[in-house]
Amino acid sequence: MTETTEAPEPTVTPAAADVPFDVHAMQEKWLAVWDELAPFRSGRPDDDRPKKYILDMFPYPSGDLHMGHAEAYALGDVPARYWVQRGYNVMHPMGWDAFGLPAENAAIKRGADPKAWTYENIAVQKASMRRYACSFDWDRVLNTCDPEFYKWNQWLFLRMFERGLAYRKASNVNWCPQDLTVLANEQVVGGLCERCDTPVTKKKLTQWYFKITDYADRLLADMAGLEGKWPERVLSMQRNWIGRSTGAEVEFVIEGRDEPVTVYTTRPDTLFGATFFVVAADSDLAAELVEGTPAEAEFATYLEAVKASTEIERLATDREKTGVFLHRYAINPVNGERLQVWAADYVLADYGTGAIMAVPAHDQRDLDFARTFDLPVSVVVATEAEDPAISGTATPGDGELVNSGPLNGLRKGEAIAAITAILDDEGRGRSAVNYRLRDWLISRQRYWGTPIPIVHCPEHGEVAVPEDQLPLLLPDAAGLDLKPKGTSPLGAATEWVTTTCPTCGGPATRDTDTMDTFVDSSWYFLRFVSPNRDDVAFDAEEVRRWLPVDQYTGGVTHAILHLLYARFFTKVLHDLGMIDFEEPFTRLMNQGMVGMDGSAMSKSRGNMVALSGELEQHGVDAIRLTMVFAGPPEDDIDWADVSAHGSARFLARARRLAADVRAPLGGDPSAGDAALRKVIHRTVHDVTIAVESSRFNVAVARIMELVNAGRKAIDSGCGPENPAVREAAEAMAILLSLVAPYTAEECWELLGHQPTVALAGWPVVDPALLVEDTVTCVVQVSGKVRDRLDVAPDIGEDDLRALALAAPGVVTALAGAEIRTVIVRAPKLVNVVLA
RNA sequence: GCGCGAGUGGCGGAAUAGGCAGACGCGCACGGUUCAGGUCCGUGUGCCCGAAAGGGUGUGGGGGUUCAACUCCCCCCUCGCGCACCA
Repeated sequence: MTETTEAPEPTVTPAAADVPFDVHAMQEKWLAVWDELAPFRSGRPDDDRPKKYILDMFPYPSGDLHMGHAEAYALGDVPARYWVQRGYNVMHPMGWDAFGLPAENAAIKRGADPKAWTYENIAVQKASMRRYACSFDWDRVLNTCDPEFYKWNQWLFLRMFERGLAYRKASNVNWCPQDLTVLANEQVVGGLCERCDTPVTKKKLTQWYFKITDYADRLLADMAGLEGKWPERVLSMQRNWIGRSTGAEVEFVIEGRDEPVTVYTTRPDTLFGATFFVVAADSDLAAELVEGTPAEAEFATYLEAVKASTEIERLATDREKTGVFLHRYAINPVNGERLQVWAADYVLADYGTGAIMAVPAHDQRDLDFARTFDLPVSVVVATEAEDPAISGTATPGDGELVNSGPLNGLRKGEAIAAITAILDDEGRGRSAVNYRLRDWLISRQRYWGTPIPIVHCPEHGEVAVPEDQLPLLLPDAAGLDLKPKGTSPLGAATEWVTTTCPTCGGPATRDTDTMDTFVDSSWYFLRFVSPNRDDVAFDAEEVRRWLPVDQYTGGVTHAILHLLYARFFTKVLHDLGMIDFEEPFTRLMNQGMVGMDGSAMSKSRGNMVALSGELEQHGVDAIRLTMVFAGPPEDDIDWADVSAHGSARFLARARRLAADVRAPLGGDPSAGDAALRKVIHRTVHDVTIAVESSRFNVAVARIMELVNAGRKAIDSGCGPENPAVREAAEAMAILLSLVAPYTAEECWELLGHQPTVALAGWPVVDPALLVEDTVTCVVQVSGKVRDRLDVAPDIGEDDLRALALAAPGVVTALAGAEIRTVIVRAPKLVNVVLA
């Protein structure tokens, strides 16, 4: 960092305040200075200041920055700049989440090269961020589409492949029949394809997965440590998504089948009430069981219909139950009853074991099914409610077990323990845990992503690409048809696909899928510590220095997927011995969204507010200030409700305050006006607390009060020559630098200082100035304020009681009434309670 | 249906620990200043009664705890978000 050697002239330059103000000229002036000083380069290895890793979620380069970015980066900048002022070694890096669909769509629509399109947008966004005065360390930048980055996606994939954490399997995946492509869960919105609104169906495909389910328990358990540091709703959403449930596995013998079939249930206590048995229609088991039965034809028709049914239809809650009797029977292990085996689509193939015991009396879905197909209902838990067979309402609650052999008389909890023990003894069941979380499907049949570093050999199957051949580069897009056809465009790059087996040297083909872009963002925060290393994914020593991230800021849209995946990767890397922590983000803040006139901004609604226009009209600082002051950072902002003009007006006031100071630079502030000094130190104290507790809007309000106090002091108080006025303006400039860096810098210069105010250092609070000489004591009579007293802060209870009872307002209000008791909370409150 | 979060002036929002509700700002009203620079300054602004003094009332609704509740407890209503046939 450049230390300025030129001695500053200790003169104020009021002349600057006399030329017409041009916000854009001012911005240009300081941009050049900051480029030279590079104030936000994070400390080098020998820097022993305490560290802070402040991270903003990186953007997708789909065009220039918009209002949402402006909010996110204004908010992210506040803690980053604050900790710099506090003397911390702050790392605040930026990069681009640069792989993904929009680049391909641009290519398909306009014939652009995805790579060129992406890098052009990155350049545009980078220039805008610079102008927006983001305090990023421009020496730490990464693009996920750089081979230098995605090489390590491939390397990490291979580590996971070795451990069995990356694997291929065939399963039913979301399929868009219009776009002919697989969709990730997050691309299915309300059962429709996110891009073309076509109803999504299922298709059986062989795809790559990461075994995140192995980490389900740890992902759940470690959330305890995030309590209070992450937003509650994010934790709740993740818990929901992981969806842990406890129960038991029970083995059912199927007549005519050698192996028993295991079911999972959370209610083993109701086992005696099982009256039929259901397998998922689209499961292998259903196909196997129906074979050779009279139901074959009916089942085939049904399965056809199930597969064609859309996600939308499946999601309908009031849907009629459907299914086919398979003409097979299961034996209830506890009472030997023969249960009809049905195939139905209300049982999911990929949850539990894909088969259930149906207890219609105590499960609504089973009851609906039983009533549709006229199957028996047997009550085994006694409740007050009407018989479910008659009422049509199942009774899932607690009660006393009946008709349940050894369980009779027990309550639900006792019965679950008892039956689980019995089954365990007999080897026909055991307690079990299940998760709603599924393994992470990472295959994409897309061009613009990280190629999966696997070779398919007819002899040796899936073979890892040797490490020394990484990165496995994407082939050139030229000549490839990127339009979705259901298979990856890479398949058409014949030369690229054709290769030899690393094991035997025989002819083989490359895997043509690319990775989900969430793989990139699952570990990018580690790459920032050493973005230019080409021999390791990240420098272990540097990771020890910087990680975990102290403050992570981003949209709540990533509450589940990105954050869960990043947590998963962190645990995998921990288990690989590459890092020594298990949670990547110590604190998380979800900023709100910026809308207009009551709804989200969107092109189709025609209510887009162009960031560039706002910046042109009001200047960068006014927009940043508006974003920060609008409300709590987590809340949405309606641009129609806030006033960038008002922000600009405040900034002009702030600047004018600095310009009006007439006390010389370097004077002794302790000689200044005492009342104003108290306001200054109280303000710095309050702003400190507000910033550290992320109440940035309140911090701004306090700064405004300081400006008001300074103004009053100049116009009608101690006057502009008073040293306290200078102290106020200097403190204001530093506090303001977190939110309005240009104006702060301008004020700092007007006050005779050298740039940059960003490194001026946080003002030191004098605790003596926080102590008030007098405190306003509120005197209530029966809870109503009747008078106020100015009292010493250390006044005694008895003295205060006497003063209060003598106060005119109190005497009037009492009017001779009888006093029951007097509550005294010295020095702030007295409450005289009447009888 | 289940889970999470939130309801405060015309508007955005304040209120460390249960102790003056409405900080700060927007808007609005009235008055002033100005060689208009992104004008600036002053006063007022929850609602109702009143010329004023003053009084009443007031943080979604209802109950409770307390000398005292925006704040804590119970019930209800409304809105937002998430999950949703997960056995």
